[in-house]
Amino acid sequence: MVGEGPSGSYNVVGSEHADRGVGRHRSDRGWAMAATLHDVARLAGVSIKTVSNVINDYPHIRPTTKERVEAAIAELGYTPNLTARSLRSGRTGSIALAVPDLALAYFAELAASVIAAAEASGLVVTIEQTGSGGRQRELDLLTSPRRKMSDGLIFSPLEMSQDDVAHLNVDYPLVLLGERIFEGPTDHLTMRNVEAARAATEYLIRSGRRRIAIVGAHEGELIGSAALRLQGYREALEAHGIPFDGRLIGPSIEWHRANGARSMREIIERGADFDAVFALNDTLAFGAMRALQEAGLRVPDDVAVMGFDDIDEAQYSIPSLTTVDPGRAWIARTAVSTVIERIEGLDAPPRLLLADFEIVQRESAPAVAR
Amino acid sequence: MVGEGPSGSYNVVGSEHADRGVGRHRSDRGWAMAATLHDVARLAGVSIKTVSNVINDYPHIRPTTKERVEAAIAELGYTPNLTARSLRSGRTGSIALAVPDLALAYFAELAASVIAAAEASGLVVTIEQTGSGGRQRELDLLTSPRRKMSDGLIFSPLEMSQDDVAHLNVDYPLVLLGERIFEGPTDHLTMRNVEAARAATEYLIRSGRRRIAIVGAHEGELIGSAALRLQGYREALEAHGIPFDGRLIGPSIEWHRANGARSMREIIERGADFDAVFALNDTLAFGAMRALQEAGLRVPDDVAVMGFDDIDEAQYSIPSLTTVDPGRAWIARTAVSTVIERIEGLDAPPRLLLADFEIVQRESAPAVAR
DNA sequence: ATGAAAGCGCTAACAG
DNA sequence: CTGTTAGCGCTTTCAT
Repeated sequence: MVGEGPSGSYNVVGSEHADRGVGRHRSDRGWAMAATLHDVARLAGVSIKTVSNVINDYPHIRPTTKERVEAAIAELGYTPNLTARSLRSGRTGSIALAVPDLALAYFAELAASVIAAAEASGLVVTIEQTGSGGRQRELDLLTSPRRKMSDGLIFSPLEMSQDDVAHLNVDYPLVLLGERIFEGPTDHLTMRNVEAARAATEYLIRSGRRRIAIVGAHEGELIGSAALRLQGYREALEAHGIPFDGRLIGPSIEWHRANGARSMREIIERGADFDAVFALNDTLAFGAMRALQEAGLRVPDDVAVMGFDDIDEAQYSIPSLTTVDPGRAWIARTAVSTVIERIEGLDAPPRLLLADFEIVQRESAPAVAR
Repeated sequence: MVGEGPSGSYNVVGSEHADRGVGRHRSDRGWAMAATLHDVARLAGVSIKTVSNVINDYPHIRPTTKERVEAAIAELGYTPNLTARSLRSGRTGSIALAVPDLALAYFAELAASVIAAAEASGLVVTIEQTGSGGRQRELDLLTSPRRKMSDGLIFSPLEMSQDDVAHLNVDYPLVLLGERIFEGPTDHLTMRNVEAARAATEYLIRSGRRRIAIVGAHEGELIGSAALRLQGYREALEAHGIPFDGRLIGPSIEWHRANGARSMREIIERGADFDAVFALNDTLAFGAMRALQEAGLRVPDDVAVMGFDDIDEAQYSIPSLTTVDPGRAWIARTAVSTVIERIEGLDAPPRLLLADFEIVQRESAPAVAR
């Protein structure tokens, strides 16, 4: 482990490059310390400022000097210390994304898009999962010292409520996603939940279904995706003169596949009569389809199924899933550009930005009546 | 938009808290600058070191002093500047995870587990997607200045090959995942691809299938998951005296659902005779099941289907998917603890760590013969 | 038990 | 065109 290198100096941990003496120094622990601006300047025989100029493409540098510096950089394998640059500049070059759980397809796909969009702007993304930590976990996240390690936060809460609006008064750029809180002090991106759910329900009605079950309802809740989508559902029923029937409502706090299956089974076992299911998200819909199959009900012949989210999987399930595309890709792109605007100092009142939605017609719910 | 809050004060992005004079200073841009150790020290009437001592739970502090400092901290809403701490300590408190694409369920679930494990150790995770950037993109990632922004990297390459082993000689803690490169200079976590694929194939054979198609093969490739799993498949055939038949092999470089469906259709259209499919990952398997259904073939009655990965979805697909659990959860936990060991200076030869696998029996391939 | 001061690597203001 | 220097906010000897 400790041995003689080519030039007689120490070599520790795994094989390392030769230590050129004039070049890099080393730490007391294993890793060779990275070269600094200083090292480069010394090797190139110029001042540290000149090196900095070369690195930052400062225009007026004598070509020969520039070459010498670049040679030194290459020789030492110098890369700038971004931590130091951050401390100096006040920018970290990273943004944080806080979501409930990356194992949920919706958030994984959102994260993938956010990371891609951020990278196009030269930013990296650190991801935090609030998981099952509940409201307190979400509040803590907003004030964690970690916030200082990124320039801004894109936050999709699942537990906070309108009462927590004051907690959004933070001193860093914050973009809020979702439908837990409105009229807050920050930019807010959300989808048209009520309108989209209403359109989805009307789509089912127009295709000839009248007894439409719901999977994934949050009973007694007034805010959040579940409540808003349920409201859209009720509006559609009302507009078409179809009475609301509580026996068709399958509650489920969590929105995993298992919950969709369980919620669907409850409705079936209850003996309710229905010819369609509106699952409040795609994952629930897959679970519901599973339960329908187990009960010997065919999709879409006996029961049409409508989802919400248009996750990747919806096009490949069997049958493929008719669902609502709530504009996730647009939300990801816009969240990044919005938080960047704030990072760059945009001083404007908080904005509410609404994504467009679209019904994506597939096999689980054909547009035409049976 | 800009309006009166409940207490009659403005709610504007960029609005600032009262400036207490003795307290925090402010920047020239909108945001109020955070309080520093210095501010706290001044307000508490102590030195900066004392404040630092309080924050870091240094044992010997007079209780009254401690109280005064804590009061000042609370008053100013002070939180330590982690960037400065990083520069000083050489640790960022974050690790990076590089995967091909978070929208792929396997990597999303891996990332979720890695983030959870890292958090348990007080670390945050920044995620980079190498996407379709190819080999060069992966090489660049290893030397990017961004590496300095995290203490270590967990890297799952998809394009690099054994020839690139020298590129893994980096001067920061690196843990390699996957099966593209072996015998490298870093710790390496991987799954037992050959053994697991062999076991999966034998499972199908024991259940009475003899004509087993493959979906997702990488033709002519010698390394990587595809090649290793195909090798396991061939070993199993050989062990049971079943001849290898190239007409049963469906190639597909990418492993999305669409590729699985396309690859499966090709095998079907080729007129090949088969009674089982071993898809080289679960996502391919779902696509393949879709194509089978379109072709009027029933799973598992006509064709048994075996996947690989045991992603969450495998338990809820219709039919649910018999697959190989390659130990992803263990890999995530172990990757984090391994990179932490290296960050903390562990000086040991590179280790190769192998996860255990398990065949998870579900509906798409029952254990008993028809 | 607390204070003074150096310095992590970088950028930028100011000189020359 | 290039060099000098003062911090960014923190931790950490070394004094006291």
